[in-house]
Amino acid sequence: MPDAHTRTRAENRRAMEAEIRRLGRAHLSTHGAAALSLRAIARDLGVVSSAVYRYVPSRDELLTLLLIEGYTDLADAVDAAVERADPGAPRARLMAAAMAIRSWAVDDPARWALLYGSPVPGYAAPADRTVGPGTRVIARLLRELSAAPSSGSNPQPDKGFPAELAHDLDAIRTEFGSDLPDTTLLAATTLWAAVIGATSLEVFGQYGADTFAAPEQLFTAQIDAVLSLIVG
Amino acid sequence: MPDAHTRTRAENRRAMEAEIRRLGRAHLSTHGAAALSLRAIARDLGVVSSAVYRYVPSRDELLTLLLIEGYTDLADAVDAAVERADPGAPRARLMAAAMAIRSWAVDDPARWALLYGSPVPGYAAPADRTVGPGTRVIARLLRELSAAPSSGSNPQPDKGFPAELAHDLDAIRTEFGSDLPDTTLLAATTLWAAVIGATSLEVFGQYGADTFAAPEQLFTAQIDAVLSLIVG
DNA sequence: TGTACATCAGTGAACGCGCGTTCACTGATGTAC
DNA sequence: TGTACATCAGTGAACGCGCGTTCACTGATGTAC
Repeated sequence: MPDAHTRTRAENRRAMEAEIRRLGRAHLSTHGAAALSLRAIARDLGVVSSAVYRYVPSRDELLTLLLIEGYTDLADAVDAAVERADPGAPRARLMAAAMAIRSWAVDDPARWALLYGSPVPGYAAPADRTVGPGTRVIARLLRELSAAPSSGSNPQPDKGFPAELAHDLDAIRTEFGSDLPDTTLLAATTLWAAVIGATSLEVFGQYGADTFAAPEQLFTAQIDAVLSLIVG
Repeated sequence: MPDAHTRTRAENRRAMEAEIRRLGRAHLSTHGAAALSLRAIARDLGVVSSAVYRYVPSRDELLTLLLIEGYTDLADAVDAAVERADPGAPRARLMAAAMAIRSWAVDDPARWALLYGSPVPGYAAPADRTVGPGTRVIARLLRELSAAPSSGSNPQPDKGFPAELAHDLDAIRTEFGSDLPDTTLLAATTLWAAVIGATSLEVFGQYGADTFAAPEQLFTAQIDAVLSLIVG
């Protein structure tokens, strides 16, 4: 990396912005989102606190940047994992997606907390910029499910969901351009809930220090059980 | 409530301790755990900040108190709901437990966040005092499952879990004094993950403002799907 | 290629705010005789 | 029933720390002619 004297202004700006994001991620890990502080980042940057405002308009804006970056990185990881899996094996593809989610979270618990943990008090994510990146993973799951030829080797009898729920499921089909039947769509949201729950329980330390020696095996077995509801 | 002049010292102390906890819960709701502040509580109490130290030794200790109280309240709510359900209908009892968890979380999102959300940065719960209350709910689920005569109308073929996972499941059986077979025990942890995940997704606002008009119906249908893995 | 001007990065001081915790203290409540 | 002493609740000041954000400023980098 050339030092400041040999870099052009534009290069320097890009480098600074990247460094601020990197430090932001690091502070997330060590102190949590609520304690993310522009002053601390300035300190690590070796720069006076007001200088950071040349690059980032406010603390909340930095949080938004990190949030979007997190959703994007996670979705990229999931996409890559799914694309490595056998195109003809929908169940394996879904499992690959679930495992990619867990791995990403285990590798960076603080960012997982930012995405799927408790909301940051006093901060509201701007929906117009976060919803897109934030729904990429679930959209991918739904697409993989649509590609699955048979919907469930253990097909539930269609229970006739209550009207409001059926209506909500319609709304989802519209939002994601999906045509999955109610039962499968419901099972997809169940898979989603199980993945989020299993991951958060592990990553947020709810499994006591040494309850599970093999959390990845536990996760895989759990998701496998849920998948048996959906896909052959 | 008699005012300070007619209360004895012991009565006053009990009233103050209760009020501090009540205000602590209120601050959790409005500002989140990371921002829980003894000074703010003192202000609401109408008392100088140092006075709070007559009742609570430190901020972290108050957090611990609230954590234990939260686990206890949640477990009490679950116990009450289960006991209202038909003793002969294990599936209905498990569903009652799940719905009690969700209701409790929806009624008090901040306490749910304290229990099952992102860890509070810089705070580590003292295991010796929190593990007991913190495992009451899952212990209850396991007991209800043990009472179930049949283990699964959709019994999974016993997959022969990998050795480490089987070992972990053994450890759980020991910890909770349970004798459920591997497959059922695994399904119980899956149920647990799904309940935590579905509840957190709803309570932490991951379902966009108006994605689901009937979140309770969604939850019920999801849990019902998972229960079909376990109990007839 | 050189000069004049505009843009930009970073400084340092300041505003006003919040926090946890300690300490010596006053005055009221409770207890032992 | 009354007095002497111990306990306790609450005060107010202080220590040392952190934060976000604004502002006028200097000096270096880039651009137009």
